[in-house]
Amino acid sequence: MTETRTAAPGDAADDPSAPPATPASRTERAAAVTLSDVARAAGVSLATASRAVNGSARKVRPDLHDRVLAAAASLGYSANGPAQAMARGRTSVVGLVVHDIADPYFSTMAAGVVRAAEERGLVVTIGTTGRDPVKEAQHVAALRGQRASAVVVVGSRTGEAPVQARLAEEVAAFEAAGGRAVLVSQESIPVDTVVLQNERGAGDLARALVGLGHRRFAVLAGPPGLLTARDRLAGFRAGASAAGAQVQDELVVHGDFTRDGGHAAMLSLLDAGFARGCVFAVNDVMAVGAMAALRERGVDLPGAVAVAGFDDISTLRDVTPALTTVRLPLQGIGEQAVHLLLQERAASPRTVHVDGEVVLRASTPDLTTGRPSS
Amino acid sequence: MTETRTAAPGDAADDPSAPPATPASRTERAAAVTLSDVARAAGVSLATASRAVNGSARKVRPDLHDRVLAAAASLGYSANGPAQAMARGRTSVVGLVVHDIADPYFSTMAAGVVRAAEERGLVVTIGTTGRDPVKEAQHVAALRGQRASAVVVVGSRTGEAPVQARLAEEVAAFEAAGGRAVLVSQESIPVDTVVLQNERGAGDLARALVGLGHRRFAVLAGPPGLLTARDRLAGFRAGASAAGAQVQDELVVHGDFTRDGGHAAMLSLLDAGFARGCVFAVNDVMAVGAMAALRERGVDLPGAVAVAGFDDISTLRDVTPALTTVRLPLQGIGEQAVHLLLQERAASPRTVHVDGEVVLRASTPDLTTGRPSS
DNA sequence: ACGTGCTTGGATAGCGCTTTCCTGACTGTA
DNA sequence: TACAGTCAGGAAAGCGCTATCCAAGCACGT
Repeated sequence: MTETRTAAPGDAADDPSAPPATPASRTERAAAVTLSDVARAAGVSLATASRAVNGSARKVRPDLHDRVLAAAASLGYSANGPAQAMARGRTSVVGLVVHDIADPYFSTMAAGVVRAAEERGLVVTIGTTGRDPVKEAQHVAALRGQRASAVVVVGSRTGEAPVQARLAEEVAAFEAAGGRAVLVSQESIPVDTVVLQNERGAGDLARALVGLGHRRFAVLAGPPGLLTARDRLAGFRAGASAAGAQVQDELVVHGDFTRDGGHAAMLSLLDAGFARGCVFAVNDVMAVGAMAALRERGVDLPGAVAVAGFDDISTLRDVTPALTTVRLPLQGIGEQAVHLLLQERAASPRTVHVDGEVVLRASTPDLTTGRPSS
Repeated sequence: MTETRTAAPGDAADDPSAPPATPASRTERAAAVTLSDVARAAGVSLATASRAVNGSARKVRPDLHDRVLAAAASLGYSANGPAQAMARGRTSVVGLVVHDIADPYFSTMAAGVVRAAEERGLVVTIGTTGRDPVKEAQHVAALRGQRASAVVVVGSRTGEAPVQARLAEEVAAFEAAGGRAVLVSQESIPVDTVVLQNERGAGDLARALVGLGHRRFAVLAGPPGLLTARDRLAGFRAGASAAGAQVQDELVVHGDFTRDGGHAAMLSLLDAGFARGCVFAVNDVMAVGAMAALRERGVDLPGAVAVAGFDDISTLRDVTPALTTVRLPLQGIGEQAVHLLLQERAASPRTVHVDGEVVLRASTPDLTTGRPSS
């Protein structure tokens, strides 16, 4: 990256009819227009101006109402958010806490949250944990300080009791302060939750794969501590054995929940002598990493080794062979979370269950017919 | 999605007459502890408490300092953000405005912004426009109301003058109110900017492709209004002709800046009789859509038709054949934007130029040797 | 003619914090 | 001992807004 300065073009993109907020020069700071200014200009009291500019239960006579709005417009008034928040005792901020916003799993959910929130005039802030579960609690605490009206935590579910307890505490404090909290995929804390049916989805997938004639399964299982990964592994195991197949322990290898994690895990599986069968990676990005590893090693894909993932990340739908996976309505999950947020808190925590849907594609051929599935 | 309620122990959820029978915990709102509470508990004045809890130029005697901190901790004090913002006249919020947070181009940049911001204790809010350039200005206006300390707009660059002017106005108003603004890829507004060298990158790509022996080029050019797309097209054209090749007008087809847009554009190109040559899609997601279309039509890829993209989206690095593209350091761009934000406003706007780097992969074979490149 | 209700504008008390400004206690020096 | 010169704590003035309370105006009904 090279740094340069461009001279400010004598650019006067000014529209005289628009808010005359243009400053005298680049260095001066304009004193912001306050509601008092508007009230004075409109010749009404501060109270009336407030009632006119922002809604209120109280009515304002139409002519005054118009006068205030006109004054506000001509002065370029824009309400001071923090002041309103303070007077009202709450903001219109919803905090979103995720591991990594660059990860499509989270960014797709975030898109759902943002969409639903913007529709309702809410602002969403985003906090990332970099997969450090301790930071989740910290973010919730910070959001409490910000007097956010709501928070959605897309969960780590580490299973580490103290960490979990800390989060539970912060969430409780957040709600005690009058905020609403929703967790995604985090069943162990008594608060409104969107539960992803990871176990069931993985089970369905296993059964479907057995149905296609696959019998020998390996699993790229993600980090041992991550409950999401654990559930998917457990579900897959259960589904497989219910259908009469088994997942041998030595064919379960752990690795990061990332593309590179899947790549490395697949490599170690190959090094251990795995050469034929079906590999279930507990999420799509790992599956893609695994496919890359297979390709590098010249393994026939999907002939010798079939691959399946989980999530159905949309940017990954065009890999070849097309990836069999379990579709999760990620954007819808984000929207669901906001809907939950919007509802009054119930006496006991609500839970919304979200099912995954098995999508069979070419990466897992139908061995009963010999042709690729779907 | 199925909605269910988890039964609370001794559930009375469906008894309409039941008063809020839940014990203290879930229904009551705890009065937040304020700094006054802390001051009283520590036996100091409000002023001293403030100075101790949050930094200040003024010093506080060590023993008092500790006493205040201890009191704050034991009461579970957490500063009221809006109140601080109001007293200080400024929040620590940086607003990020993008088209679509689910798009990896934007989410990767967002990750950079968030990372850099969190490092410095800043909160980032995200606003999306859904590719409607008018909403950019609206978001900036809203952020001014929120008294955000900074805003970064990852630009549409529609080239529509009135829309542009409106954004310029809002940005000026934002800065006049004391905020800092940075635009990404938006050269026409006099404000600090991170400029992506789209034209140059596309030119370099074209030259490299000609170097590989490609001569017949088609371009999937994105929406006609989008300057980013236009620049890439123009750069590619210029680069090609500088290297002695041409891009014929009838082989330039426009389409959405998305996977499906690329897919549709490629299809129409094929329908128009294009069957051999090299296709440049102005971004990676379009390129992937194009590859899907080629595959569907049974075109030999990359034998008959080679494909190149732009951006080097990381989740797309594992498509087959591997996609030739121009790498943009997206996360770094986000970080750059924050660095720019952190600096004092200069007398004239700063510009940081970011270069793309051509990455040749298997989707554009080396025709001079017959082997795939890279 | 006189309440009685209703409506609607205005004055004003905070919301929780930062930040002057003031004051008393201390230092060091003559 | 006296006196400027520091230093740190405390009182209090807002920051811009909302919301509560009051009062004035009006339309009725008796």
